[in-house]
Amino acid sequence: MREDELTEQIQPVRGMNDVLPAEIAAWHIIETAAREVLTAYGYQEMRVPLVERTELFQRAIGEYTDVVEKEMYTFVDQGGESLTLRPEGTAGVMRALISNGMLRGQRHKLWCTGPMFRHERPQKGRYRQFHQVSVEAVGFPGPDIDIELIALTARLWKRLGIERVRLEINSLGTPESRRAYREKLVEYLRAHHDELDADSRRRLEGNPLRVLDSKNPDMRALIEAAPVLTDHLDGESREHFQGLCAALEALGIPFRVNPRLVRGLDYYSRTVFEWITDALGAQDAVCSGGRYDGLIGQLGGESTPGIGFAMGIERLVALLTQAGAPAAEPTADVYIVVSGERASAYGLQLAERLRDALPERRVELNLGGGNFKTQFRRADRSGAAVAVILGEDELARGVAAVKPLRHDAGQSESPLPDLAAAIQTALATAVHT
RNA sequence: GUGGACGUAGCUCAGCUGGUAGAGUCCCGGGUUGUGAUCCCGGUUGUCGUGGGUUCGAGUCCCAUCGUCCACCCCA
Repeated sequence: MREDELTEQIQPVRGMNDVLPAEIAAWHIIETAAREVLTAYGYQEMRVPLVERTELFQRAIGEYTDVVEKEMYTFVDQGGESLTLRPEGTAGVMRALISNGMLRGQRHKLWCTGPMFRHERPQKGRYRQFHQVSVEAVGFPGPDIDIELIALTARLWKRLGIERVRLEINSLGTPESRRAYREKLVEYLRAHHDELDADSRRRLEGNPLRVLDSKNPDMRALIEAAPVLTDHLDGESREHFQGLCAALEALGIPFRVNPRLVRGLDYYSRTVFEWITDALGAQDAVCSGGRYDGLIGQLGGESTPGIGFAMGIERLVALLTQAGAPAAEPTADVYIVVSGERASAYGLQLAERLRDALPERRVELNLGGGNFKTQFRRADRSGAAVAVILGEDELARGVAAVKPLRHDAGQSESPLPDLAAAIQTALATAVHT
């Protein structure tokens, strides 16, 4: 290392962000709303490790997906094992259900939140460390559970006041019917190989279904004439999907069937859905998921149907902030201004006594000295509605002054034993004005 | 991994065809020797991202490098 590198300012890791106090209000709103809505639907929170064996993700997500091929934070630990920082939540939760013997014909409605890691180039709404709320339901063959999950998300948006999202759904069918469709599609695309752009030719080899996703306008006619997945569903999947569509209509949840909606992870089957927005630039998926009936069996557990989705907290925060930034929460209800050595020392006791008497109020004591002007400025910045003033003069007389900061009512004095009650009164009137 | 734009005070930014670094905000002090937010006055803050080159002289031009943002790819 060069010497001047030592003095260079330390930098965060690319794509890993700090959430500052000024931004935390939006996170709290989202986390609280999600927890309450999920609880209201009977979902239980669980927590799983951030790190799992690399093999788990390879098997769950699929060897030939972008996530596994080039986006995982993988390292070898001191025991020589290959471990990976989780790039998504479902695999770890499914592993936990298997490890803890929770399957045996049982049903679970679960959710989990925390950071995920993917080594991609950061851009708007996409970070290397990002946060998801991930929701899973296992043991339910559906489609009623599919509908419940979508209704739950719709309720959450309503609760958060998020309006710029719309729902797209599709069915991928069973792995068998998808394989059959895939062959037809490849056949069609090969027949038109000359008309494909470079991107699509590459996708044709890796994941042909993604050719349908091309944004190139020159490809549109070709894509529209291609065989449609929905027309090739097996009977049961078709019925499942029709049940889903009918129920969404009955619930009044608007949706669009997007036959080209193909999820990036291999484990999906039948229902897939995505809430997308036009408000966040290129990263438009706010919440997405689908059914993964084969996954648990594939991981070595007792074959159990499953469905789940993940929502990106950073993207929801961005939507919420765009709709009108939630203000930073004030830090205090009461700010105690002290002057003089004796009053400053006594202030510590007074603050503790007030915290005993008013446990639901935030009581902030001026620390680090400062003249009255400075202290009142701090009181104002703290957001406190009331200042308590304790100077040598008040202390000598056994009183403290109570001054409302948010309206023009004059300040009054209160004997120290009655101070808590006087503060409550002042705070109560502050609310009314 | 590929492409484009941008890095000047803690923060937001100005700085013309190269000629000695600016504003607002924040913070501190004063006006108000014990009363905030408003107003007035004063003050501090810079390796101009980093390294090299051209030049009498570079924040400005050139090259490299690091970083950020946006987009592609992919996805939450």
